[in-house]
Amino acid sequence: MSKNDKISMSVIRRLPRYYRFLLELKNNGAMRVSSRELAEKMGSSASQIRQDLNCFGGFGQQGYGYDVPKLFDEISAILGLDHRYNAILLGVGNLGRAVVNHVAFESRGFNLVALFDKDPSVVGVEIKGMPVRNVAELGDYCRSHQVDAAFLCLPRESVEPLAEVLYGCGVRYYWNFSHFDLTMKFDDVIVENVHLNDSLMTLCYRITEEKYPMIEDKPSEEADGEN
Amino acid sequence: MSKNDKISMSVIRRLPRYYRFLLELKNNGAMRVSSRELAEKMGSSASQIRQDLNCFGGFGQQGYGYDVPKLFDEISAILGLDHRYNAILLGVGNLGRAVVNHVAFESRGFNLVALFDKDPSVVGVEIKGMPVRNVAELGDYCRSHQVDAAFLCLPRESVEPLAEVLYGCGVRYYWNFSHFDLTMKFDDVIVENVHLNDSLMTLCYRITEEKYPMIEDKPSEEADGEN
DNA sequence: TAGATTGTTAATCGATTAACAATC
DNA sequence: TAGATTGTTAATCGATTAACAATC
Repeated sequence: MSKNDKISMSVIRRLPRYYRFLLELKNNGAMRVSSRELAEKMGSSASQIRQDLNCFGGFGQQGYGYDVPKLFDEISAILGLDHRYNAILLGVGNLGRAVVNHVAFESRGFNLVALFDKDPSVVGVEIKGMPVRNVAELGDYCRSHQVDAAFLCLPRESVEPLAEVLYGCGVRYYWNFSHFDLTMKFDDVIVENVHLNDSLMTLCYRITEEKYPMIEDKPSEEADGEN
Repeated sequence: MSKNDKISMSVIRRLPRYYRFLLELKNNGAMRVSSRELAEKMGSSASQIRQDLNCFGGFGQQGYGYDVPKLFDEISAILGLDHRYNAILLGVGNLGRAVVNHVAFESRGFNLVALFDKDPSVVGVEIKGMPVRNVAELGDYCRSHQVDAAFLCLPRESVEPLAEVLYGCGVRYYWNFSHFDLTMKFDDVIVENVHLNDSLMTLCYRITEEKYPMIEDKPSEEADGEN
């Protein structure tokens, strides 16, 4: 793969994992790592690691491997974690609060600059030093501040009208926890979805598949093998 | 693909999406849908939908398409949503609370039967009608109740010792929100991971890639002086 | 230097798309 | 019946793995 080709989603989704394992190695004081060692740790293959990294550049050294702190910095830069995109969060219910308190925005490229909710009983409350604003002020806020991204922690039915406001104000990047499909409605947005229910259903499928396998036991064909 | 082959993860991860769109169609009173129509709605391809469904059986009818309520029921059955696997949740911090309150377990194949935390100030508190139990009782609880799955809403460093207790009690299915890699430690478990930080980093990468593209504009092949 | 390990090309494997005969 | 749409096979596309020359 040439360095100019578009990076595939498969590779992109592996980058945060490289980031995590390299951070751990770095914190443990490791100075070098080979693709073989890293693959072993991560449960992937050396070949894949070298292919992935070489999408972005030749970060290693023949006969030596990769310099851990250097590679960590490279991955951080590739991910763009040195940026501080301004983000607002909509919906400070249980999920929104968990996101505010649980996610490490600052080290993941984002500044969380404002919170919004429609529930009057929560408007004005401070969370992590930020007042919850009335969602009625959303448009005003976005027009008077630089807002790059929106984190949507809303019930599905609330998303569409608010997304229209956001889109109208030029917000193009979304972290979406609802099942409303923003890409179907707006064709020039970047949306990262987190679908907890889908994830849980996948677990249910995999459990069921293991506990109650649907083998239709095709008995022939198999018998005439040898060893 | 024969009905006996192992279903690929790509297909499995699309099943919850089929479930959602079919539920919506059903709720809107639609009786039939063709693969072409469904593909349009979902932003996928008719061919893929037919391929996916035919991993599990021939649910359609030539010249007609698919019966919506019937196909919905089939997908539900394939996902195993009619099961009621007993699940316990560990860690009722912000994230744990969000999961308890936000996720529709009952319609996704699970019964949430107990909550655990180590923080004495939260032990005893009721959440959704369930008392938070002391994590010290975890082993006792698991040995005296049928526990199929554990939802791990814990900080990374708390996972390993508790996972050992759970595994020792025969718990093999995990919904894991931490970055501790359970599959590296236990080789016969089924783990579904939700990595919020990874998801956010992926968004950061995609924003950065769009705003600051790294086109190296290779103007002439090897006009390259060495360095 | 000799051994190690990368960067990169080639081979394989798997997933998606296209095509079309079967059939409702 | 004729038109529509599936189920399924074949063709294409993309991703992973293997191999090895380059080189530290």
